[in-house]
Amino acid sequence: MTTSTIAGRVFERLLDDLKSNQFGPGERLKFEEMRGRYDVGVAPLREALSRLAGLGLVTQVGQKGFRAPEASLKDYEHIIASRKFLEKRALESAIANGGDSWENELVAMFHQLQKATRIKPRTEQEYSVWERHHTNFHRALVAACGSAWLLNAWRSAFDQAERYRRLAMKRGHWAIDQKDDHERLLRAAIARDSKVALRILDDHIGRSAINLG
Amino acid sequence: MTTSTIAGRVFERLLDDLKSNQFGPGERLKFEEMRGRYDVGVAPLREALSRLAGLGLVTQVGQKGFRAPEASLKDYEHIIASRKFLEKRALESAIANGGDSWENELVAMFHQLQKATRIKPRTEQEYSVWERHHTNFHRALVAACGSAWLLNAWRSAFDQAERYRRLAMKRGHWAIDQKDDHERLLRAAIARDSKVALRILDDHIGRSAINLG
DNA sequence: GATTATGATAATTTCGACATTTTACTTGTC
DNA sequence: GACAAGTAAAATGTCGAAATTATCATAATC
Repeated sequence: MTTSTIAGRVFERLLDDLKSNQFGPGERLKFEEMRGRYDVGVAPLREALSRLAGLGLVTQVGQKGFRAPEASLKDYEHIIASRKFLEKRALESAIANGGDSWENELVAMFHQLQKATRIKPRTEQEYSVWERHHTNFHRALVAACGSAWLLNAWRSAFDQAERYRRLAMKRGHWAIDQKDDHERLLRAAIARDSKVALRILDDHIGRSAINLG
Repeated sequence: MTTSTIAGRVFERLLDDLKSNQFGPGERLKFEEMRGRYDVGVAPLREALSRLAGLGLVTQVGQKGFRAPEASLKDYEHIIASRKFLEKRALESAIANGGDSWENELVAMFHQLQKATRIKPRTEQEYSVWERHHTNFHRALVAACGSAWLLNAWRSAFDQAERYRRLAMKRGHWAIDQKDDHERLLRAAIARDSKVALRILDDHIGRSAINLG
């Protein structure tokens, strides 16, 4: 889904690069470098960075430019807790409200995730592909929650968590689909077993927090 | 607290104008109009709007510019529910973690809010002042929750809710400090009575939802 | 009469250059 | 030697115009 504006495209690329930690925590994002890297002018760059600043994925200080956000264990714990909190609530609603199309999308996304999981990703790019499927599956889970605002907030927490997860991965921690969590989540969701689904999700998200410790 | 960049200043002004519904739901935000209104060039305008888009306070469609977000009763209910959900969680943490400086800030903000509440605001501008104090009090309540991410998410929900609240106000609904909610919240918070505080907050937020019905 | 081309107008988006501020370095002083 | 002041270089932020794209009224076709 390529956007029609340059600013939109560079936004997407920046989002990817931030989530995959192409820029270290706190690193300054200089315009001349970025201009070369993405081959765009300053105007769309600043727009993309401003939008990311609104999302909390870069920080901006007046007259001092943009930076990749700092990273700390405390911050990570808070983000994990928030994601857990939001995703559980959204999942509960989705299980209550979801219809046939929700189920269909869910099994489709699970299928793609499973295909991607079979081959252990080796390069950063391969891992990006896996993360996309992983995100798609979790989004499909909560998509039917009915609240656009909740979905946005969840997505924000999920993106920030992904950044930390991949920081951990760079240090050798692998956390790909432990204990068949995703398959169990799928089954419980389709069976409309809210209690079981929430418990699995809680463990699933909680476990990812340990990997950075 | 005036920001050093033009983009930052126009961001703040736009935020105020959006919250006070200077632009109707779905209204297109044309650049020539905005340029005149705020007396700035397009570059800082676009940056401010992009940042607001990241926050979800304006919508952007490629090549079709920016718009004030649509408004619907359903959306409002979801935002109210989210705000309740987030603010209760944050308040619970704040009551558990807050120290002396939290209490001090809280009583100070309550004092200012009370002063502002004594005079029933008449103009839109006077109401903006009241809203600022109101926001400050609620922020002081949750400030000590310990999680920067949670605070951001809460602030986002609160701002969106304010927009709807003031939309209701324009239609003649007054919802200023009913039943001494704020004083009772203050007392319960200082007394570290989490259970009572959460119940008051739940009612307090819930009541504002009715005003648009 | 309804629907589809067509062109003029208006709007958004982008670029390149300029102004302003920060940063880093050098020099001078205690 | 440490610290402060001043200066050059680099980076951010801003403007005005150009390029691209959408919008809307008008004319043409089925």
